[in-house]
Amino acid sequence: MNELQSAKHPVNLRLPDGSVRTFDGPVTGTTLAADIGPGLLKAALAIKVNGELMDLSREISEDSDVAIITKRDAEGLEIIRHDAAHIMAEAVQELFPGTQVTIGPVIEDGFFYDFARDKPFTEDDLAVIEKRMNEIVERDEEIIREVWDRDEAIAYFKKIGEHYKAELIEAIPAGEDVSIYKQGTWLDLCRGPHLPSTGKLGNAFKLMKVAGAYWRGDSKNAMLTRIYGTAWTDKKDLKAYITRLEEAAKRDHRKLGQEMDLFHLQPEAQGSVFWHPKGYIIWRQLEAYMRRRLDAAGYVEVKTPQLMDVNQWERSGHWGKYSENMFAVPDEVPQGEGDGPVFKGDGAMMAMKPMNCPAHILVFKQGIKSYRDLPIRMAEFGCCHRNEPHGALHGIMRVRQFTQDDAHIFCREDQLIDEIVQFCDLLDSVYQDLGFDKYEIKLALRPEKRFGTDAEWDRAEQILRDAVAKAGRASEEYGWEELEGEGAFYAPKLEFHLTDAIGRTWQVGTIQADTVLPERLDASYVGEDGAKHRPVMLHRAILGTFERFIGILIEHYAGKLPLWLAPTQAVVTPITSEADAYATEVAETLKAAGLRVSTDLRNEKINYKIREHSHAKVPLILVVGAREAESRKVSVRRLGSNDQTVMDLDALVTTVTEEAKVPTGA
RNA sequence: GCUGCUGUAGCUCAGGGGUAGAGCACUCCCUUGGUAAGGGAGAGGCCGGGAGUUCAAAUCUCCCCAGCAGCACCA
Repeated sequence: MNELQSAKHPVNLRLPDGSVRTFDGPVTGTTLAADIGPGLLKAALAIKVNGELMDLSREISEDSDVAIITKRDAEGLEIIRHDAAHIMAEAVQELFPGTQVTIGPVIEDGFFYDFARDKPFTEDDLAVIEKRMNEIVERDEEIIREVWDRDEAIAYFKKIGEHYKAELIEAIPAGEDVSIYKQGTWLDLCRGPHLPSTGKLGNAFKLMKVAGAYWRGDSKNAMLTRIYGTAWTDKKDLKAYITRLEEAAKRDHRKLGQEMDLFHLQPEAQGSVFWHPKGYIIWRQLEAYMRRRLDAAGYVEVKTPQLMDVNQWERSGHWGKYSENMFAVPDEVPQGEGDGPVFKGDGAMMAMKPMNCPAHILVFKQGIKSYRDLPIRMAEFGCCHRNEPHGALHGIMRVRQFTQDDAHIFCREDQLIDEIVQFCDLLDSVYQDLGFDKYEIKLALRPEKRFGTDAEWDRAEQILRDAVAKAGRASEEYGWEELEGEGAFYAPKLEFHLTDAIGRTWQVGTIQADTVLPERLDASYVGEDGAKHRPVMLHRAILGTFERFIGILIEHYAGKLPLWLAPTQAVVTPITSEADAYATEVAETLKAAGLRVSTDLRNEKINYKIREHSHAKVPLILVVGAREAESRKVSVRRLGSNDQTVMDLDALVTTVTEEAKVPTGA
């Protein structure tokens, strides 16, 4: 096939255990695997040569470090998923002629393939495609790699009507060869590597859902039809994955929010939350907690207007860069009976704030600030409105009205690093208090649409880098990484991503170093030299928004909130109505100690009541009967536990009050 | 905003051109029961909204609206 084959010198291959096998000449991975043993030959999926993954059929003609990849290796699983995507594409093209293939990558837990077809696929098609995939696995088609000339490949794919593929190959530099993989009569452009044959895929795969997706991820392009699948090395893993999805669904804040009577949403206020009394207790607890932490960290709190004249937003730059996401109303007074409300007029326009920053600068600008006043850490639990695309709305996690734990730190440039480090420490401590012990930090760099000069961005980005390093968090442990083009239009930002109880990540906290807005809105302070200087402004949030953060808390704890956040901390319920009076007394005693307690005196069996309050995720169920009433004790049953302990009422008050204490970051 | 799916009782869902169904929840009655569903009776619906086809529409068609899953968006 090529000159490698004719090379006739011995080839030494070193295996991961350090042993070396010598061959007379070039050798394929298959031969090597067979040489080691028939078991490995059967299990072999691919080979790693000097760190590079290759097909088993590729010849190795030089001395190399090699490792046979099986399904036990992470790379093996990736190859399996990649082949699952190819086999799905083959099945689709057999079943639905005229469908064009585009791209089909491996993703977390599975794969997808995007197809171009006049009529999008529906969920009903999945079973049929899956069946055909199984047949292709049965056929055990050999997967063969070929190297084609780029231009020939383009011509070929154009000829068979695969215009998207042709476009993909056109992106490959002229003169380069491309690799093509054939299985049966089907073929695809692909970098590889792939399994030796389709039979190696096994049957631990499942097609999950169909969805639309834009060609090349751009909403200006055609919408393709995407099929998502999952694939594993064996049925057991597949089942575990399905179980994991089911467990995640059980934590869904929308479901728990309804079951626990925390909030609701309805079309008349699309994207805005109706907080019910129980849900709002969580909010109030969280807000009170944050307020204490901010007070202790030297912040001052303000409250600024919901509506401001559009000209103010023009000055800040929001109107130019962000107006499509802003709600605006004409500032016009109705002229007489039946004339209001006015929707259209030539008068001034007012806009709902989508952010708090401009108003905070206006507060800062009142009076003359001295360098001695800095830093000023100005906090607001600011309620903002953003007109989000309808398709983006999601429960209480992505809404159109939300309240941020927002603050802006006005400081001198020489104070920046210290302020950022202090912020990192505060944020770390808040996350700990709220039950999250792992989070990642990313640096979002300048976006295309932005204000300010490159020099300003260089400086701002470097300050964030330096600060995170100084805070000791620019490490792998914190998933440190820099993201191109992800920054805000006025500043680069550090993003803090929480990891929840089941390993999902949520971007919540942020801090942004901004020199642009103070400039645009002309904020200044008097320096030591008596001259005017620009302050730098740090935009920062720890929770992000209350709506989203409470959603995350619900999912993280699966509704079983820690005692200090739980809407109802305890329910007291008697075994029979004989103990009603004592149950009421217990409840009153706990309430007097500052706890959120209710009684359940209904004429129901104790089993029934336990079940109901367990479902409602009440942390403590306090059962009292004649025995407890007699001895002034309480039978305590904790959520999630099947047994109970009997305690003296006095001891219970002490224990529970202690346990319900709001954390202080200590 | 785009693609697909869904919308029936407070909740979870069945039904499918000819008088609207179940379980749970709710109300009342019986039951006083020691740690995750005791029994009975009752009440509850413009079948998301609008238009069309039809003797007849919850059911078929079209248009809206909302929800869900992705995509795009998340300054």
